[in-house]
Amino acid sequence: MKARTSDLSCKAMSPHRSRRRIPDATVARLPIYLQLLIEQLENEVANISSDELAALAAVNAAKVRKDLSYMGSYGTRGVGYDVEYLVYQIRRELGLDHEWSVVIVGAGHLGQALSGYGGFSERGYSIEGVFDIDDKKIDVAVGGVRVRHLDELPQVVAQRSVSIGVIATPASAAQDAADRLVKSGVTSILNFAPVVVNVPFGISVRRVDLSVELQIISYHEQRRLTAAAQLRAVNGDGSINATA
Amino acid sequence: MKARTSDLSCKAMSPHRSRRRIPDATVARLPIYLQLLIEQLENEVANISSDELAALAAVNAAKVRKDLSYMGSYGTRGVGYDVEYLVYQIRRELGLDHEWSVVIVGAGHLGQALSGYGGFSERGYSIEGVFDIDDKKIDVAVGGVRVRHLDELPQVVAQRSVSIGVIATPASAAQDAADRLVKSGVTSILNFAPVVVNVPFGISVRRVDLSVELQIISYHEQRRLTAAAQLRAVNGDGSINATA
DNA sequence: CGATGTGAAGACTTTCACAGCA
DNA sequence: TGCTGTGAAAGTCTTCACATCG
Repeated sequence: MKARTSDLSCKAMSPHRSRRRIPDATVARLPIYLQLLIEQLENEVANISSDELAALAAVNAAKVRKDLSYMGSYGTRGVGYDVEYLVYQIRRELGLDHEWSVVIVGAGHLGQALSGYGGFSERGYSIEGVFDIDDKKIDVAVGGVRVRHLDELPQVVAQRSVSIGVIATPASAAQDAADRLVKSGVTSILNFAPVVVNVPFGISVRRVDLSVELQIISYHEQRRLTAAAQLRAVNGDGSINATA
Repeated sequence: MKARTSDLSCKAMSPHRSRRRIPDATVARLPIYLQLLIEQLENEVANISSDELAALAAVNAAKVRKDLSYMGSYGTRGVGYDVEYLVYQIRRELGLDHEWSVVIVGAGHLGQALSGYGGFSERGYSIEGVFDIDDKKIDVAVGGVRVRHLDELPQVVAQRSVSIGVIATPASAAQDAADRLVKSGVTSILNFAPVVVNVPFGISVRRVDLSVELQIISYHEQRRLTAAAQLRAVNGDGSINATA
């Protein structure tokens, strides 16, 4: 926010990535903008305003502009943003301008869903292996990938320079999966198991718990219901405001 | 924050839920505390301090205390929190003290993974149906639930008073799924499809995009790599600090 | 004129630090 | 004494509003 002196020189043709630290909240939105922009490209839309993009993403237009400005972005006043260039910039910022090798631990339903998930390969993630300890699951082809025994993990990680691992095991196996991933050399982990896994300093873990998401929803749903009930109880007037 | 006068009366036996609005950030953490606390109960741990819970959840202890205090919580100074009571309180706050009926639209890999996901039934979510439009998938039993045709959705939603719907379809089918859910009477939607779905005012949607999570990870991974590269380039000293 | 880029204000969240109670 | 509960400070994120520029 203060280091704004050498902007001009950077804009022209910066071979550097990540010129400044982008806020987490923005990083979490960039993939959404990216996806929407790619859809626009497919519809042959060449230019887009912050208002339009904001409407598509269901956010505030000022937020879009600020988010894009963190990348040292390149809109044209009075016109908007060049969709293709924006796509290029966001991809670069997110590191999607080269392929990422990914391994998945756990060949259950979730592991299968993930390995067959189109969104991954589309965005430059290449699934180099699906692993399990259950012999019944080994060698079965899952989403185009043969399931291997977990013992083969280190070998694959080293050979294909995998840096991202996905944990799709039951909770009970997650810590072991994490340990093995770390020992094999993976440095980032996406954890779908409903536990907190411990990793050494320097390894980053992101957790997505499907049931947590449902619980957040039911909290809001419950509030909605009690608000409605209160409205009925109090009486028909507007003294309590039942909004989303 | 100011309405703290009638606390005592409430604490004893409050039949009221949600005495005050809980910040979103806190709501997102309560399910995690809940899960950890349940694990503690299973290990026969009856009491826990904010420090201990914070360590388990990998967050700051003050945050834990503040989060719990929003529920008008009930710790004992010098001692800590009663685990069982905390579990009771969080469940109640999240609306997990009664069962929620849920329907899943989309019987692909993800729909199957979700319908078989143990975490749901454990936490009081009852999956009342899995729906698809693909005739090949209809009538197949998936995670203990028979897959039905999407046309049967309104009937099931009405009959089982379903208020939460999960979209596990491909992107192209998601808007239709959302429309049908809304028309059937569902008021909250958890959307796993990688699109923004439009819904009428008053319906709440929460989106979880698996590939967005990967993209956030690769952003951080990429920063890590370039930071390391810069370190090497500059030279071996500590002028640039490469942390996680 | 119309849309970007951005200071500044405001809202929300986290963290500190300590009073207060068991 | 030890740990909770919480004002207040610090930090982060969102939104406003408008100067600025194509």
